[in-house]
Amino acid sequence: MDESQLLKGILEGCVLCIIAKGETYGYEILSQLEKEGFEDLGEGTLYPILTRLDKKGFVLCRKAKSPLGPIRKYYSITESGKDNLERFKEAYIQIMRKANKILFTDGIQLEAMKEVLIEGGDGRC
Amino acid sequence: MDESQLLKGILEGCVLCIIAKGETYGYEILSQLEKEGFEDLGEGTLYPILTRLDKKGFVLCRKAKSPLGPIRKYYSITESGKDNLERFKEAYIQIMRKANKILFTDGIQLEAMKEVLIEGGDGRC
DNA sequence: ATTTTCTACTTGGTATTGCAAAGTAGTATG
DNA sequence: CATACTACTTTGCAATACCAAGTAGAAAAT
Repeated sequence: MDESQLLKGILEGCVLCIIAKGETYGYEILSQLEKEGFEDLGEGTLYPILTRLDKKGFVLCRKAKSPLGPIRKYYSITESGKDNLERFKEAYIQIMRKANKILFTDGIQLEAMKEVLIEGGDGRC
Repeated sequence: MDESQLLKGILEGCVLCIIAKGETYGYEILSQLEKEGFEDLGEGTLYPILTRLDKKGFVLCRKAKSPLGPIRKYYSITESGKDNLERFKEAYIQIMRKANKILFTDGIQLEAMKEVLIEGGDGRC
């Protein structure tokens, strides 16, 4: 029932995926996640994820001064991180496949699901 | 990284959805989940979910003797449970939409994702 | 000059939930 | 009587999202 539970694990994969697209830092990741629809995301949710990714060796972290504000920590993905991202995506697809089989049995619901993917990159029709 | 995290919340929705299809009991739900691909699911995972669904008023529970083995607890969905199931499905779709936007940006990956849904009910092509 | 505002990261505590492990019990089969 | 299968319970643990509060630098406003 708690929607936040549905995010478990997904968020970490999304953050890793964003870092995979190019070196970036926490605050920028946060604003990007918000732009993509994860609007109620707090800093206390994101920063622990970055720490975890670093501890696991999936990202590299370097500190650099910001043109405005305090020091930034820039993150970039490692080879290990790339491997893990692929494995995450596969696990994500597998679980979705199983869940969809149970949740969306009739054609109408399946159509709605397909739209979710076909819209893809942007929200327009 | 932990795959089990991806299950969080999804499982409860799936269990509620199975009960929505007709009155059933724990052990049968478990075997059905296993048949659908959730193979490593233990009893210690399922039964607490059933207790939670009952506490929240999403299911009704009645005890009845089994033709073989000890007493069964049969579960059926309530109106409140049906409402919640719909809300769950919507939340699930919304989160998937957001995550897919970030994870599957290129066309090849999107194609792979679509197959997951188009296969739908069974695994054959 | 002081306050406010925006950027940027940290820390501590809580609740939810999946999961492993062990236990309790009833019935049937050998 | 022992074993196996069915069926539910309980306890404890680990991972993680999230809230709240704190630390800090730099620029803009008063």
